[in-house]
Amino acid sequence: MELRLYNTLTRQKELLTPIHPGEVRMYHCGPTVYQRPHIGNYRAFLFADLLRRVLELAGYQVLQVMNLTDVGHLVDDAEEGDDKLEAQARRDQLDPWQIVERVSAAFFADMEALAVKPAHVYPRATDHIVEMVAMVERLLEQGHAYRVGDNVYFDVHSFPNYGKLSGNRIEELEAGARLEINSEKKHPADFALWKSDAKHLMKWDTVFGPDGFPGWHIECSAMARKYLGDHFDIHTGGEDNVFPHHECEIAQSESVLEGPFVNLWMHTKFLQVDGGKMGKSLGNAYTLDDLSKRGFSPLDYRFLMMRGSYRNPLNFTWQALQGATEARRNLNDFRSRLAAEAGVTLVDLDSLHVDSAVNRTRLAFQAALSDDLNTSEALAALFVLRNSFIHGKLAAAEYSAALALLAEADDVFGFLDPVIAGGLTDAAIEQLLVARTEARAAKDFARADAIREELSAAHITLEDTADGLKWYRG
RNA sequence: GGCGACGUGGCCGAAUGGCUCAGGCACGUGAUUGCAAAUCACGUUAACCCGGUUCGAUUCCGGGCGUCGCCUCCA
Repeated sequence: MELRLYNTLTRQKELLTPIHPGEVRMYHCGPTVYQRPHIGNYRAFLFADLLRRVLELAGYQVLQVMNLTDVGHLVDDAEEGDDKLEAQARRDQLDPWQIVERVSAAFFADMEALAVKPAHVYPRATDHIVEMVAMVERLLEQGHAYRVGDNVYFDVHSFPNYGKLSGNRIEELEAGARLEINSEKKHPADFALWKSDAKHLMKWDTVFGPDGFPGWHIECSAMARKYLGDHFDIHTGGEDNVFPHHECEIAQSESVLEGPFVNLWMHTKFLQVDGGKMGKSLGNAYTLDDLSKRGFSPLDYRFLMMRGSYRNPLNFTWQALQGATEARRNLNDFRSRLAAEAGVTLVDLDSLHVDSAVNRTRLAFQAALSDDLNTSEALAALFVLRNSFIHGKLAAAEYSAALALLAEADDVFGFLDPVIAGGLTDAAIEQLLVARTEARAAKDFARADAIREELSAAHITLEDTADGLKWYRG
């Protein structure tokens, strides 16, 4: 299974050829842990999870790193020295470190609820000050950076390729509407590697002075290098990261390394809400709790995210989420109905007859994912299989294989409900069904419904079909 | 001012220079029913606007309008 992935750097789909055969190493820009991430943030993290799962499906061994930014990024102008973490700390009258712990815990709980496979490392910026300082020192030695007092800046003119990721040109950045006035920088486009401010709460005593903290971009360069090596395969983030964050990472890292840094850059488009932007001030920066208040599970949201392309904006509406919920339920039911009839045969999907319906679905599924993670089309393939089952066009002999394929698909999508083990025995169920039939015959519908509720609570679904009563687990 | 993206039926959305625009949801009619739920059958609805290229454009090019991202931390 070969993968073709869209590279922001080259603006085209490229065949993935890992640096180390059989192994893919990747880095994802994670959350800034000053506030619980909203569903828009999770779009990017769900993408990272999807990518990892597809890579694993394709047989690669994956090393996945997602950072937690737990040190302040400046909110206003550099002079204010105010960062999001510290501002939040002031609002909550908490220590910034406490905020970090609280939000990180919420983040990991959300990720688990979303069925995200944990990355192999979640490094925190504040645990890697030493690595960052070393990198900044090296840039100074190389002449890529310069000091002004206790601050250190990267000299963008020292890196000829500055702008290659975003398409920005240094001259245009300078001519931009948002001029930096009164800066100590040599050039407005130069960016901070290390800053100092005695008023900062999170600060470190280093060779650059007693009150320093890292610049906005150096943390990812330093941590990626530590855990993934100098040159690795994939780096992802939201579209907002392209510039300046990833552009600056490239400048720093390729300067220090004097060689390549990342082969493939991938970026997710933003989630929109009701056709417009999402924002706290707009009141539509929903969290998973907001969804659950309306009766939706995190997996419903996960499913919704898989229905569109990560490279296109996705419009979140409650109606769309409702639609995703119903669709997900139908796929769950499909699995249950197959399970009720398939028996327990184990199927090796690799040995299916090439022309079998399940094998054709599998090929379509994999081909879609291989083409820059076309989840929409991959999902459609599963529904086509479901349709042929419903229309009686899927041979009973293929039920076990179909079930196995659904399991494989769910290894990638991860949105099906966990399979319930145990519960009522068949005999107990049959007994309840007899009681329900009697109640119905006696027009005691309240009792009949009560029995159905009881079965439903035990994850048994009933169908009064023309052929009689059917039931299945799920 | 500069860089980039998007605009498909009631909703969410793929693919695509012509062959039915996938799939899902919703909706309508019917079957089965307890004028319930679930299930099943059948069915309806499109491409922001204006030019251009082309035998032919939703798909390519240009312009307009709208939306989104970046140039300030941000998925």
